[in-house]
Amino acid sequence: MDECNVAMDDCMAAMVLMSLSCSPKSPIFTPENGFLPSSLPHKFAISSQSPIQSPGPLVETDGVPFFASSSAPTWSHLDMVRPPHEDPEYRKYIVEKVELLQQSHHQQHSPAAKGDTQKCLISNPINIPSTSLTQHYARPLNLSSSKITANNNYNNAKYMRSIGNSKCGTTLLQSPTKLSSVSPTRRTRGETKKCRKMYGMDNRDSWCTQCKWKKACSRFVD
DNA sequence: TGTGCCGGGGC
DNA sequence: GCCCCGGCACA
Ligand SMILES: [Zn+2]
Repeated sequence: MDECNVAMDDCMAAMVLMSLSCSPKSPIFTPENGFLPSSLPHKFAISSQSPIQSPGPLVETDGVPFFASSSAPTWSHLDMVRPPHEDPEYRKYIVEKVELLQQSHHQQHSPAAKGDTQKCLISNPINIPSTSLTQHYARPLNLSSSKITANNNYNNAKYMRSIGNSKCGTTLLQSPTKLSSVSPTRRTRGETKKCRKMYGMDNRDSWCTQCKWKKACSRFVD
């Protein structure tokens, strides 16, 4: 039953992550409360809220694109930044949340509660948004309770994808009903327009570096 | 069918 | 590291 508990813990962690993997639209990510790094100029927030309608080269004031700071040979590394989720505060918050959940989980050790959890797990196939999964495989969270390391996730990526849809790192909860066919290792398409759509193929220069490289957009984060 | 991006490869 | 692109999944 220890294995089961471990799996459950992983699931709990995943569920917490899921619940926390809210988009920047979520209140906790408003620029006002400072979740966005203060180094992020207002331009960023503004541009993401009121998308630049006019195509054409992205004109930056004083010739500095988006992330104003000292000079750099290329802005690529700045484009790599994934602001909100990288925040140490955010990570701390997640860890605390998970620990809290685990405590409460261990407290309710009554069979009834357990049954409920199981029922929930089975009847409600854990639908971890692939975004959160991939985001966290890209960012090692190192939760004390989670045995899923970033490396494991990365190495399992191909295997997981080949299998298709084994959620929560365990296949214990196989259900006759078909699980979501969304690949767990690939992020789902967000609804936010990315540079490509925003500026068009014509203005590829205006895209963020990541988009230019066909990587996950760093300017319009989901 | 267009978009987003992973994975892989060249430099 | 930077840069490009094949090819896949998804909307
Ligand atoms: Zn972009």
